[in-house]
Amino acid sequence: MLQVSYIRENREKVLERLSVKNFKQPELVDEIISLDEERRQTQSQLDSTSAEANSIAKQIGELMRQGQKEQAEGLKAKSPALKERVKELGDKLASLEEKLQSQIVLLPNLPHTSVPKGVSAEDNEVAFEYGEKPSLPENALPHWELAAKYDIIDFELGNKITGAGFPVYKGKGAKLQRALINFFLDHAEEAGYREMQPPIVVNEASGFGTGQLPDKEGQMYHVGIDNLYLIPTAEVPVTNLYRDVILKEEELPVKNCAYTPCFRREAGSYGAHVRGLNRLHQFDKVEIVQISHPEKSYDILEEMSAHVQSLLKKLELPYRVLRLCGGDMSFTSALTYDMEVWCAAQARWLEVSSVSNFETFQSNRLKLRFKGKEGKTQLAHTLNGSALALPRIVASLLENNQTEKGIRIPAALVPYTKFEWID
RNA sequence: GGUGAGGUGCCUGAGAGGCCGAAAGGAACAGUUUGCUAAACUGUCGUACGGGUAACCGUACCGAGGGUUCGAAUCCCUCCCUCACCGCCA
Repeated sequence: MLQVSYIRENREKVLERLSVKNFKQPELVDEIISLDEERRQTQSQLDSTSAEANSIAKQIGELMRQGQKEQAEGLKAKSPALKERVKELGDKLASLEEKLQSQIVLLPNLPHTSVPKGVSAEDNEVAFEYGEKPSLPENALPHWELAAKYDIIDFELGNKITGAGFPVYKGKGAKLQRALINFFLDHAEEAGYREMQPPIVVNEASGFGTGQLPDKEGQMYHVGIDNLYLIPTAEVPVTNLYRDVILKEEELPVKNCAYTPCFRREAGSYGAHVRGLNRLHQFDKVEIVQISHPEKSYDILEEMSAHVQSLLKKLELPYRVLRLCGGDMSFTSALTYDMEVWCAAQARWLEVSSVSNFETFQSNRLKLRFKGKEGKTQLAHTLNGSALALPRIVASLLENNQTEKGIRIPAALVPYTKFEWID
């Protein structure tokens, strides 16, 4: 959520930035500005009317104490009109605030100046590419067939138990999952992140805090009976840990990480391109989250990006880094890097991480602030990234490392799997 | 699920219609003193919004929302949450 004061004072810039994000309702900006103007006027009127009412009440109290009953009664007569006016203005203010709020949450975050223009994934900028794409034998298989061949992931069983998009990992497949989670967590800890184990169902306020609600209601599984949501990413609980918190400046940056299952409804996406592990309703992910001083957040974004890349290098996976264009970026982000790994048998890039700086967009909703030495309280910046999401990593490991004698586990992972081959 | 108790500032905790944005203590921060540490002393010590270049002023907030009253942290109603005990249970 953008700050009204910022919009008010930077109208031109806001409009210009929104256009980079292909925002379709620029007229909202002016509506918000005029709504805010009316809101401020109304509040001024309300404040002075309340002040008058307060002062009369005080005088009455004073007169009563001195036993001057008649004078007190005289003053009381003034009260009803004021009271009515206070109520009127209060209602008006509340409705203006509500309207303002409902409009301002429709504005996406402003993209950073380095964000390329563009409307879709086609326009993303390849910032960096690393590693050799492996050349596979003629009879190479996509990962869903490899999974069946070695009996390590069972999509059919998942269908029976739950439905499509909920696979069952078996034997070395299950161990591989566990190994990757530990591998990612250990490296996050090494990079200074504190491991957390948050709840994986959250309340409405948390969904709002990180921006999933109200915009992306349909993306989450909703537990209606208790009005709770299954988390689509650990970002939600881990960032909301700091909702309504005022940190001390010297506590920054806050670095947390968490492994959680993630649940996404992914309504409307079916078909061949989402086969196998490519897109699931439940998957595992290790997330890294930072809360930063506004002046440091872009350095931190680079640091997080480097961390994610170091994991991919250790796993010996060819990858590329995309700088997302305005049109492809999420609603909440100011700058996002996507990391994609090469899946050799499918011959396509698959996103395994998304690292974003949200600047104050989330912290404004979360009321996540910090207080400097000078005593000034201001909004912190929040950032997060996947480090990493498992399914597509597994897909890529299976496809890229398939050989005559089985699937080779990269050396860095062997201490975690305790086996070198899936065969 | 049943019964009971309770939600006040960073924490503990007082306040029970006006003198309360809120005592007191602790924590924290700044300073004085001390050879260092500790102690002692002094001061600072909520947030948001509105107005003002600023000092500052106004308004709102004592779980949330309504109500009574000239006036509500305090009285009434509704809801939410927490804790304790019982039941069930990994």
